[in-house]
Amino acid sequence: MDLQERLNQEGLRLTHPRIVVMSILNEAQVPLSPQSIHQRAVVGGEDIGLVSVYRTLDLLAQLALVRRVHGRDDCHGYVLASPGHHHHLVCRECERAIEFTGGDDLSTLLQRIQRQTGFEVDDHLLQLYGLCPDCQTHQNNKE
Amino acid sequence: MDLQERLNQEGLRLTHPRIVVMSILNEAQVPLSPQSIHQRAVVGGEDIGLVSVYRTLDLLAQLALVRRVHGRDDCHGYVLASPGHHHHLVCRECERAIEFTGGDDLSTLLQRIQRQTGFEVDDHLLQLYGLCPDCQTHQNNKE
DNA sequence: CCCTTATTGAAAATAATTATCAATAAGGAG
DNA sequence: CTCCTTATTGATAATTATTTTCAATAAGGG
Repeated sequence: MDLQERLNQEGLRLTHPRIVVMSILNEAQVPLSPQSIHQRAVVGGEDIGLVSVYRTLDLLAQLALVRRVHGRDDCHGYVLASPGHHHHLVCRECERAIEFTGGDDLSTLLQRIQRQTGFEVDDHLLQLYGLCPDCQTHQNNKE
Repeated sequence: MDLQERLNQEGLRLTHPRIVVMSILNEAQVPLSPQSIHQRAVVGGEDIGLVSVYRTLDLLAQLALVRRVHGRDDCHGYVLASPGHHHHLVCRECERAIEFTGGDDLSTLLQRIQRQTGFEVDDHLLQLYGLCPDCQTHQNNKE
């Protein structure tokens, strides 16, 4: 966890709430809302303020240590982001989110769209939804 | 506009607020929030309730006549959706949103991810951000 | 160990969304 | 065209989410 360095670089401090938020996200397999992060902190005996959770998430998002993930219906949650550009694949049963990289197919697609539309594309958001291997087998058991 | 038929099919009624919301979305080039839709309605002399806007959007989204679009920072707005599966390309200057289709590149990508992760992927969200042709030239003029 | 100042947390202010329910109006039946 | 049924509306209130404010705290360099 290079959080320490990343913060110091910017003249920022490694504070208790920031550590707590990071470690909660680190353990979570699932995108979490500010509220649920706060709740987990409290349950875990870490009495940090909800407001700090909001602030910390904003900060971490700016530092690209954390990323917003959109649900299909409900709105965004936050997950830890490993360095580089990633996308997320979210299980519609257990909510588990895993990262993947776009690869060549996506580059080709982007180039095609740029050519076709004349837009200068500089960012993108790609999220997949489906069933993870575990939930697939559980599903079969039910039937 | 096959709205009439679509509604009747489901035993739903073609009401004033629904017409207003549809026509506002129809004219907009930009994803609109419930609030801004309501505001445009009021400005246009159509005095519909904000609550009905929310309800109408939910309904239209279910009927797939309307789609949620996510901004990079702020959260979602709604745009009219033509039938079929589409994605949106949003200009970061003027907010204009245009549709495009994923095509083969995306299918290839999806298949690769399914193979690599074992997930059964059944839906996806893809949005591109950039500068539309108009805003590119305006940008150049400034410099 | 002290000092500076970034950061916190509590509370209040704002904004966004959802629930409630009597009043209204869509549209089929006659 | 008018009546009747019932889906739908809109005003208000309730709930939930987010942002602002500001005095008190604590990180971390000197």
